Amino acid sequence: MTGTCHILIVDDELEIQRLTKRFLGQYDLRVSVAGSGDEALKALQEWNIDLVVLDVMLPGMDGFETCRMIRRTSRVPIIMVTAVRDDADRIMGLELGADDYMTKPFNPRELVARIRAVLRRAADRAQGGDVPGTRVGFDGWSLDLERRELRAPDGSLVTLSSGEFAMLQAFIRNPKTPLRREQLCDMVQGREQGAFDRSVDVQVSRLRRKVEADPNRPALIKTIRNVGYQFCADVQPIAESVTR
Amino acid sequence: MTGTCHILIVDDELEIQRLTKRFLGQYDLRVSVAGSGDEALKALQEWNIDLVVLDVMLPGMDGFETCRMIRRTSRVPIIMVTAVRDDADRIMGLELGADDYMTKPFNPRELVARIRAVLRRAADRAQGGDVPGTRVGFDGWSLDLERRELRAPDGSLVTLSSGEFAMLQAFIRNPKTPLRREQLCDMVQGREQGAFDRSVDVQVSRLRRKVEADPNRPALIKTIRNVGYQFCADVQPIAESVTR
DNA sequence: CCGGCTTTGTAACAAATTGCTGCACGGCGC
DNA sequence: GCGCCGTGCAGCAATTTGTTACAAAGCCGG
Repeated sequence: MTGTCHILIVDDELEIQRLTKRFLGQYDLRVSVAGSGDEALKALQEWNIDLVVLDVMLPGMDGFETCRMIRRTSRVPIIMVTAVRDDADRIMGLELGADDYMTKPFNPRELVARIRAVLRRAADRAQGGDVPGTRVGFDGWSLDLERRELRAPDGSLVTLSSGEFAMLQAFIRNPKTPLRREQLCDMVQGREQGAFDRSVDVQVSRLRRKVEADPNRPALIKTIRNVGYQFCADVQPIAESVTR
Repeated sequence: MTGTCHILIVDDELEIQRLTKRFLGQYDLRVSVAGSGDEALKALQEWNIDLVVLDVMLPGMDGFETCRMIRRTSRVPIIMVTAVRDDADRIMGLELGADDYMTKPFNPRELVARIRAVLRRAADRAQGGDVPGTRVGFDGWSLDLERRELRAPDGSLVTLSSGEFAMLQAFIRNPKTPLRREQLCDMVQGREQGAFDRSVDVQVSRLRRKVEADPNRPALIKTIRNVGYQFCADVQPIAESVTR
């Protein structure tokens, strides 16, 4: 994984939320919180979460149910937290899909250690999981997500900086969808957008310069006023060429 | 992963050996014991171990060192055990390659749960070959891991220094994955990366000079800003020539 | 032990990337 | 038209990375 990871804490106790947020922040981890299962699911859609710390005891949908729901759409690593020691066996025994668990009360440093461990393991196997096809096409262009290479319709190679590639990747993962600036900032740089932060606009501008036929009249990356940007092309997966 | 798995307990306390053996036996797990790091390495060569439970406190070579030694030759899952709570951070923080850890005293049932969890995860990713063939190819190049010889697409021999070889090996073991500088530093030199340590960058530069067609426009080893580097080629094992 | 060779870490400088700021432009409500 | 707000983007500065030079450390044959 990259530098700072984005952790989602799901717990309805405000005190826990506050403490965890503060503590994890010290360890170069970015933290968002959700107070219920529903909020958690929403946050997962919205943000680019690297790991979920999920309390079992929750109002409404409980932790087990939430875990199951998350697993329907995502493989994000999950650490479950329970106050009841006997839940431990259940968590690991039942095939909930959790990656680890802890019992309350826990040492915050241990939480950090486990988060790191689970993230590392997730990174290890993060080979096939992310995108089924490794290459995609849009409007004549083709992008190889593994080789990080972009080819223009005429077949020429267009070099992208890391930031430009990340931004294009964000768009390609969410085509035909308006993406808010905060979301783009999160997906591209994994950080929160500051108060007068215009860096997303600038990056979009730089990307447009490379992929738009006429950067003054954007056809691929449209601006949505008061919202953000939207990638307008169809994105199709491309079958691997038969190089083997 | 069904059937009985073979667990190796590494601990010098006879009492622990006895208890663990008895308890795990009840759960359809086969148990062997080793009293020291040396014995553990020997047992791993001799038997087909599915998982190692490794105590940190050992006579002679301690658990950390033992873990590193094991990882030189094997990816067998390892759960570390420590009596000192503060070791926890070290175990997971330092990239030792352990898969999980527990603090003494622990509930035997929890040990079973963790063993199962780790085995399940190991099974998940058991697609990449356990035994890496001794020769691999990428993008026309071929690398003989035993002889430590690299051949260019035209068949000519390219000499690599040991550092360059180690770095290439690290990349080949993790293709198409962004590797952080700290990880590379650990894998190549087995040490932590200091504050203003640029040695990884320099080594990458030197390696590029030898394997990239155009070192100014890297196609194999791409830079990922604020993260590290990524090896972008397909890596295939090469069948041994039929001398056997 | 010496002298020449290679390897490797560190420092220094060059190049690339990126965030930020200021200003221009264009749409919108009035 | 006028002011206001949001966006585009050039220019600059800060950060990150690439490369080279050099020195220390290791290696080897004598």
